Amino acid sequence: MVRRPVSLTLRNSGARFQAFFEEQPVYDLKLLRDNLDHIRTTLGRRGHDVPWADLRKLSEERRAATTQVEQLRHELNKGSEEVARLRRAKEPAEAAVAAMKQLGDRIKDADGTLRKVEEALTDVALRIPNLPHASVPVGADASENVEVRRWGTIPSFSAPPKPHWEVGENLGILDFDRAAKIAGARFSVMTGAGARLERALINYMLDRHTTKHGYREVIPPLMVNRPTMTGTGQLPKFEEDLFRLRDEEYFLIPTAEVPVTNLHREEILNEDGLPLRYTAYTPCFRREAGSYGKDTRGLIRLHQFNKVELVVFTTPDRSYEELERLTGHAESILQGLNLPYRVITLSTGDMGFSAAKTYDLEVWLPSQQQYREISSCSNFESFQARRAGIKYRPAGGKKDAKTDFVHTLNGSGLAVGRTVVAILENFQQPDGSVEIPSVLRPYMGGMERMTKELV
RNA sequence: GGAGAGGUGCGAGAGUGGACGAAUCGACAUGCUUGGAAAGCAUGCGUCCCGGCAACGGGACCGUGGGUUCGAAUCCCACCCUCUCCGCCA
Repeated sequence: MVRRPVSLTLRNSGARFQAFFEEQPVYDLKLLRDNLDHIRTTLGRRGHDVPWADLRKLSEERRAATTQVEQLRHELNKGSEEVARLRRAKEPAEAAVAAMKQLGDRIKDADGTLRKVEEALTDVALRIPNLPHASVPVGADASENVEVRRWGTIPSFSAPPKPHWEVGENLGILDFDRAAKIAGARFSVMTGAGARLERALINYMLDRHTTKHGYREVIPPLMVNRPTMTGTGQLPKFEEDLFRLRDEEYFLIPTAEVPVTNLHREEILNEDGLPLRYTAYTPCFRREAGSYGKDTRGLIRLHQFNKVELVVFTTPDRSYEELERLTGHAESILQGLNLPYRVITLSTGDMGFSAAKTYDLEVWLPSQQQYREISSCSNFESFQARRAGIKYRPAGGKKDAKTDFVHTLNGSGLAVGRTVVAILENFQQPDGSVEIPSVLRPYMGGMERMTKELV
């Protein structure tokens, strides 16, 4: 496909917000204030822990304090001009200077108040989840998710299928004991054909997304700063889910969504260049605090896992079309591998903090006799764009050329470790070997099946 | 890590205390001109906040934060980033 170069514009934001950004990102406080009731109603249960009364109070305080500071400054500006005029006219200016000096102190006070209010307001605002799209089923939790479609044939086995960790350990390609020794629980070691399978999957996914689906490949930093984590919504509310370095203010990324979406933080994109589609393979790091006892064995829930991510920046009018498309791109990987799966729409109660609408792809796991998440594809609408200051300038010739926030989307395409799980389980043979999906064989030196490896 | 230079609008680049939100050139947009284009001419062209239906009015922003001053892009301090050289390193 022909890719037009995208010229970028660094955003020169207002000083107050630029200053804030060192600690906290830009947030659209005006939008919030004007739509407080609407937001509260639409959020419903999703907004149960938002301090709405404080929010309203702080919004009004901010308005009042802003007006006051600006009036005082206006006086000061006029007064200073007067001083300059008097000096030029060689007239005495002492009185005016003294008055302005006093004014300056008042401004300092008023500005301090305003700053405190804005800081408090922003902190609350950043903890408000995104509004669900109208098409999202209202529900309390995962039990009210709605299945959209199924694909593939569920395999049948003559004997009960083994869980992937047994299959993998028997083959000698997964080693959880040594992983625990060198790191701890919720880590894995893959060896031999297992490691190669992981690498083959990464390459297969990246190749498909870059050559067939039009994504641009990115290798981003795996450690990022606080504004970046705030831009995509991980901070300030979910700091306990992240690994943080001790000596520097860096966090390990929980998904490539974070660095890739923030590629364009504080930028104004040209509409001509949209949609922008990126794909990135990265390891992902998650503390999994609060998931004790869940999926304690195997590759399902680890502190470190590999994922190929898809990220899209688009205009608001096209974002839902893009969500379908992106979900289809993730599905095409499962289809290529011939893994049975289903697509579900998450209900309002099961959706993540930043999402407006989410489709989960769930792959069939024979040992569990159920579908398990392998990809999550979301439209964030302008939620991340507002936090991260990502806008676009309408294409030339349009009458109303005001900039607007882009919509951001992302999806796993796919979680690599869980894909290994699905392959080991769905394609396990009675003799303990595992058949390799044909599309992966070129990536594995022609290997057709994995058999027991002696180490 | 050490030494030096530097960070201004979409880009280049001027600006060392007051008439600077910022010259000039380029890019871009609209219009005129043209068979069409180029060139030329004219006009326009930053972002954010507050108020306003709007027209518009006001405020802020020259890497970030703080300070000096009646007044800061301009002076002082700290930090961040970029570049050059040295050290170290894959």
